[in-house]
Amino acid sequence: MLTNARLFQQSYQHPQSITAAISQAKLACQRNNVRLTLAREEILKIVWLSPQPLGAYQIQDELSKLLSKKIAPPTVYRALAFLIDNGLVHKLTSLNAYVGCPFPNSEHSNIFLICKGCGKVAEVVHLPTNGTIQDVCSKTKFGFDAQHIEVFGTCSNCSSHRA
Amino acid sequence: MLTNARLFQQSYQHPQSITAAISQAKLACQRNNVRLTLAREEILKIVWLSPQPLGAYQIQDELSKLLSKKIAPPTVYRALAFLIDNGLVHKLTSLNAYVGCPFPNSEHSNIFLICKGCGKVAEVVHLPTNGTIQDVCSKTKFGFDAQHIEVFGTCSNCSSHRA
DNA sequence: ACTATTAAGTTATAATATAACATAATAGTT
DNA sequence: AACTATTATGTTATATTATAACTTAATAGT
Repeated sequence: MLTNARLFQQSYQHPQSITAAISQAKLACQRNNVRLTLAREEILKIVWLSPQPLGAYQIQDELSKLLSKKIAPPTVYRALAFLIDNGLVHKLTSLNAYVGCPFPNSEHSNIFLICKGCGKVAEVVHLPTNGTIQDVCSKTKFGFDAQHIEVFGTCSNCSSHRA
Repeated sequence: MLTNARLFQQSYQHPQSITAAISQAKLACQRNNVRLTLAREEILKIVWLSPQPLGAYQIQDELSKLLSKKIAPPTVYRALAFLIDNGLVHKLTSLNAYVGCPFPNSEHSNIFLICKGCGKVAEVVHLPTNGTIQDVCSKTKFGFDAQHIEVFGTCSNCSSHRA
């Protein structure tokens, strides 16, 4: 089981995981023959630097500050679409918020653990769950394309601190 | 495995499943000591009568026609909140659309099969998937509250007709 | 009938996202 | 290096989804 769930214990994002994310992103873009432009790279950093998933307009604010100029929503949404298409960012649909993908290369379960306490979100790659979903699809003759799993609850850090 | 996936083969909602949904709703409301008012009941019917999930403003239009008067968004959103709270309707967060729950009483997997072809959505209750999600939670010491699983793909009806 | 509670009406506005068209940057070719 | 096709961004306006805040109405329990 592949996960970044220990970030629930961390008070900040390790800078190394951000630089790792950026370099992974660069590799992914090379492979896909697409460009990681300034706006795209900065938005990826912004998303990674945040302990919680960010909304598009929060990203807009951050980017605006960072580049000291007005940024309009389409700039943000276009960059997010690019990052999502290239597997570098996920949208959490129940929150309308965006989060960096820690495993941009691996097979995807797209399981997100969303803590109601601290608002942090961890991602999990879990083959057994992929398997049971496949079972559901074959039993219903449903041709699988993609899945998105959001799990709501309380992380260990929050349950120990607020017991 | 409990599912209404055969609705993918149907060209309309069987009236009996709608009346069944309404009577189940009435029972659920009695149990919870809450009222199934006119707006709530009509919206539940509207959602059930649609082969595809409906957006809040589509529901608004329908209800407005049905009652021959202007309906404002809060009326719709409040009724939807009520129906969701009482397990009678689900929101599909990736679509911002609402669908009737065929199993308002049973344990919930909240697995939704969303067909990209016809736009219909089936729900599935699948204990093995619940189990693997529980495994993920125990391995990550994440206190489970709820889950929401959206699966995207093509239903058997669409894949046979558009092969 | 009286009162407390719950629900609905009403108006305005917030939050999220996209359309459409103009301009600019980049990559590949000559 | 200039030319062209492609890709990306800027800009303005607007669509879509959802909620806040306050008023009025309906219902349930005394």
